[in-house]
Amino acid sequence: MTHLRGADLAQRGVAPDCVQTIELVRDVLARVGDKWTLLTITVLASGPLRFTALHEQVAGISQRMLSQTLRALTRDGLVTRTAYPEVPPRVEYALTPLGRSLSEAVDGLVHWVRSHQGDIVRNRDEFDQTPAAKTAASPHA
Amino acid sequence: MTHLRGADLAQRGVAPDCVQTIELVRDVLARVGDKWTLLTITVLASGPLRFTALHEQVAGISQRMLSQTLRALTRDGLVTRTAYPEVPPRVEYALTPLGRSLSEAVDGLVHWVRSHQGDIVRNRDEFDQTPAAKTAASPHA
DNA sequence: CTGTATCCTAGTTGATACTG
DNA sequence: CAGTATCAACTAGGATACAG
Repeated sequence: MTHLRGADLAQRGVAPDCVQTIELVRDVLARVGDKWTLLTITVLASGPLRFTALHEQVAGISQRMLSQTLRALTRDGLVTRTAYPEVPPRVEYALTPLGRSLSEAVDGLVHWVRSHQGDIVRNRDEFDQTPAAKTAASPHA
Repeated sequence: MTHLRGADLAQRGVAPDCVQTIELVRDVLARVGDKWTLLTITVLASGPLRFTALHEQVAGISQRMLSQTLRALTRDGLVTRTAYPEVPPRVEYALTPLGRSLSEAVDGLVHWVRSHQGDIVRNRDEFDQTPAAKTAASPHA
């Protein structure tokens, strides 16, 4: 994430507490909205999985990104990582209660998107097929 | 967004309809989670504003990014752009009903973050202050 | 098996300057 | 005022090779 640090907001005179919250909100939102997190969480929602299984089920992810995504989720306490001291190694990832809770909160947004995806697609098409017309202006008097 | 196009999922044999939905969900999530959209929507939630006003109220955003963010939101039908044919030009941006609706859906997530931010911060601290211990392994038998 | 290290490219952002 | 154009960082992501 390239996201601005609190300093940017702070220097505008915003209260520190509020800054921290805004920052964290965006941080979480950004993580959920990033390229792989949502898919990973969704896949994990059906049950614990080991690294390789995740690598297969999260379509198209690279080892690098999977590892990175899982570490971020683990760090936030959304996912547990359990390594069994065997050889070859076995590591299982699972959603924590907090992770499941987030997953449910995200579901709200997912449902919103589902129920409004028609509108969005329509709006985009309309917008894209208006090359000349540009944005109309209607003087309100 | 660098996000993968449907092809990546499709080539794994996922149903086209589902792919499109997943893609759009992540697309919307990514937009909401990006560096500026959430702030912009939040600011617009209190009422219509013109370009310069937004530029001032969305702390730290550049003209380029503001313009870009607003166009994306307008394209999706989340924001209206009204240009008054005056000189100097005046352009007002406002949330559409769809935009407000999204804003409310996002609020759910925002509240989740607010009520769990303590946990998250705690988890991060704990994770970061465990340099040696690494992830513990508990053989279950 | 489960990662990490390295390299490389493509996309994203910010600063700056300029236009209608 | 409300943007767009251009350029220079910067970053994220994939591929590959390697390690524990």
